[in-house]
Amino acid sequence: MRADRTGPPRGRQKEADRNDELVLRAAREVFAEFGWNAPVSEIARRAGVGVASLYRRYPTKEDLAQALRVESMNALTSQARIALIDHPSPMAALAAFFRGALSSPITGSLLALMGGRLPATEEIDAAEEHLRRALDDLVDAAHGSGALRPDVTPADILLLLNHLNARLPTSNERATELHLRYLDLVLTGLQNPSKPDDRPTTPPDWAELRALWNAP
Amino acid sequence: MRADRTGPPRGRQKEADRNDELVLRAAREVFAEFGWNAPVSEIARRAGVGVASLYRRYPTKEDLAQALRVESMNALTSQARIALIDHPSPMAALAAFFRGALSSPITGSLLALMGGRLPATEEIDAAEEHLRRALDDLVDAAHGSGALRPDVTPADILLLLNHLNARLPTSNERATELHLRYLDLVLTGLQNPSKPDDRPTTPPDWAELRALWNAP
Amino acid sequence: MRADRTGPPRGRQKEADRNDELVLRAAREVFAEFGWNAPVSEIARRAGVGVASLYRRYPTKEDLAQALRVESMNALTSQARIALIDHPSPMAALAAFFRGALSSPITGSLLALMGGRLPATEEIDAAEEHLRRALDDLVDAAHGSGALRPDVTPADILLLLNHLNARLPTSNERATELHLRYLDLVLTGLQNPSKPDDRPTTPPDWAELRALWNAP
Amino acid sequence: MRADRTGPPRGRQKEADRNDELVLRAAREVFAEFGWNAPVSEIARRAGVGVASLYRRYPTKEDLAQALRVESMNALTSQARIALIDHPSPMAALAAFFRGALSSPITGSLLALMGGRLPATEEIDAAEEHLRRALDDLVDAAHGSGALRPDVTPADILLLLNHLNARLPTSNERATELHLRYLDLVLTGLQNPSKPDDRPTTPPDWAELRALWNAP
DNA sequence: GATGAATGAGTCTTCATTCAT
DNA sequence: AATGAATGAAGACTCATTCAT
Repeated sequence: MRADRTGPPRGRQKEADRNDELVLRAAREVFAEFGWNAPVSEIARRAGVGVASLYRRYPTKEDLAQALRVESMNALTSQARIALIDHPSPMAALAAFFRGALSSPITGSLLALMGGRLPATEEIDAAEEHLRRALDDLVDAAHGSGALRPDVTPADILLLLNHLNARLPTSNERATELHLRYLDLVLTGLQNPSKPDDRPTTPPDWAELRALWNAP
Repeated sequence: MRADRTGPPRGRQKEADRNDELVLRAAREVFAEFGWNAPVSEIARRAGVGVASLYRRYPTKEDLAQALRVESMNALTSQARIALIDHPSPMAALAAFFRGALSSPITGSLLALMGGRLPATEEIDAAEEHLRRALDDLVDAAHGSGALRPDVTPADILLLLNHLNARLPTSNERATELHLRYLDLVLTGLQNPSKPDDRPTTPPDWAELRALWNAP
Repeated sequence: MRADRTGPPRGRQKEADRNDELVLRAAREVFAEFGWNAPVSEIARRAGVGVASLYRRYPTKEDLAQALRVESMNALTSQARIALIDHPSPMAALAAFFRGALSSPITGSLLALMGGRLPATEEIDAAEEHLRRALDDLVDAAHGSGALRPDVTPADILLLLNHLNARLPTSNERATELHLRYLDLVLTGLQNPSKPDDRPTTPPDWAELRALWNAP
Repeated sequence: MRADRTGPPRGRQKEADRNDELVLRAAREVFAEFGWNAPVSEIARRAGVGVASLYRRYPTKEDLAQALRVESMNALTSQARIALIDHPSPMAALAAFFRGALSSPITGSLLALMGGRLPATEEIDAAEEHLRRALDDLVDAAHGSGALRPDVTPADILLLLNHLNARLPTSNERATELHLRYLDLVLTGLQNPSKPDDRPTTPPDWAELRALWNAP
């Protein structure tokens, strides 16, 4: 039974926190490289811990991946909120949100984990709810300003992010640069003059997105 | 020792071709479902042949994957050539090329195989050379018509295709619809009015693309 | 597609059958030594096959154990039937059944597998049904002859067999001798003069036995 | 350096004794459930202590198991002595000894530990010596009274106990009831009329029993 | 003296590849 | 030429034991 503490964790606890940090960072790296088939032993190796330490914290490989997913979703939520606050123009906020998401190693690895078809846990559901609200606000504001195409939905934003963030075989600075290059193409449009036309299909809504990303 | 033939394949040869066809189709399916870790035995099962027959034709799993890659690249090449012939406007040809590539199951699975980081073989090099030329022609024509942003390179086209084609957790008709939706977004531009600005990074060239997609 | 054959299996098939035999024998040995924690690799080693060959035939360790269980139960069934046929006196048949069961390496290992608490499969259910009927017949006959204590049930027979067969740390010829020694004690009675008295508890029936030996 | 004490343990020492008690009880439970593969961490958890505390007291898992063995043997010894004192008839004493041994959770778990094939330590040897003498006395008395079959040895008693105590997949009150049921069958004899006949094998002696239960 | 996080060896299972028929 | 059984290497996960606090 540990006495409550008011100060920051110290000693053993501090080391455990540090290790957790290292494990998550390593997991991101290795999942980014190997996809879902990332060997757990490799993650442990890069984190500088034994496999068993990793398994004590995350009882299964899936638990580890879900933790990354939650962390990514929470980071996206924060970035969406911050972008809306920092930028007077909602469209600029949207652009900043994309740029931030593609540049951050935390949010950037979201895609790799989708491939695993992990089931939605309670924690995931909660994180998703928050993310959903933040993107709703962001997109609503952009629509309100009249700068965003009327048919774009908040779910579009996540799928576009997914696509822009498509895993390149290598993930280094150049990969991020390229991601940003295509973000720019998307934002600006490939053609010089653009005119709105019929969308080829109905936009996805949150329900479809959930069904798409979560195993039954 | 097989005698040269002038007519179409018949009898055993015809059956062998048919089997090869089945194997490639099955391989595409299974790679799409399982990614690089697709079990070879599952491919053989779906093709309705024994594993050993598959291994006779493709000595390693990598050889099989490379065959798919070559097939995909050749299909892309054809589609680029045909698009250029079919459409008077080069920009329309480019759009048609994208649409075709995203809609075809053969070219659509190109991405999944990139994750394996396969080395460039001679056959790959040859196929790539042809694809490169076709895309050069396509992009040159588009530039010539003044409809394409001046800084877009042929390599951009492939990378954009890669991104647009990013694997969604499920691959069904709806996935293709979504892919086309974002193609449209890319082609039209997310914002209504667009003005050219500085690109955030220099465009990739063929050499970089090769280095990116091929293992050393 | 293999053509139907009327003769005995030959060649590859014969070898596969032989291997299956070897695997089951080895599994019996190793389960007897290590209990449920018998390493699968050790079973494969003793059978002289690779682990994967074993796993091809029995997809999980549990499947292998269940196969042993079924084999044991079927052997017991045969032994009960044969004993009843071979011996004019039902009580002699019962004694012969016990002796045979304790002496045979196949039926002798039934106990070790119970410790694993394996679930009842359809195959197990069927085998159990047959065994149950055979023991019902055996015990009914013994009761009919008046030689068996009236309160003894067929389920008692299996539980007594279980106890008589209790795993000794070593399993060799001497172990079997000892098992038979205590069988004799059980059959004859520990005391010279015996008089029936109240049973300390109600006898088990088949339902209880099933609940006892099968996981829910 | 602990000072000698004459009074009962108090304070810290009392608490340590209490913890030791809890650990042994938990160990019994967990060994009964999991057999030799009982996780040490689970034992510690049920005892409400940290693993390291357990390891301070018992340096290896084997040491812990041996402690249980010694405790069981000592309990058996006491029960044999007490039975002989409490019952005027030696045969009644023997029956009472069996009943007590099968009913007590301490002696009842002896068997589970045999499966581990633990080596004989000095402590084990000493405990065994005492147990042996007690059983010799018990059996000698029974033989003296003429009520026990002449060929029954003290080693038989332990082996019979082992068999009667064979682990059923579940260990609850009903399991004990069944154990006692078969004890009764053994004591009374399965057949109504009994006549002595030739034993099928020579009886075991202490040396054989030791060789059987102890690893080399 | 007590705690629980950390570790590496060991176990079950899968899969690319080979070989005898 | 085609088949499918056999194999060993590799990956997820567990657990006895140690160590720093």
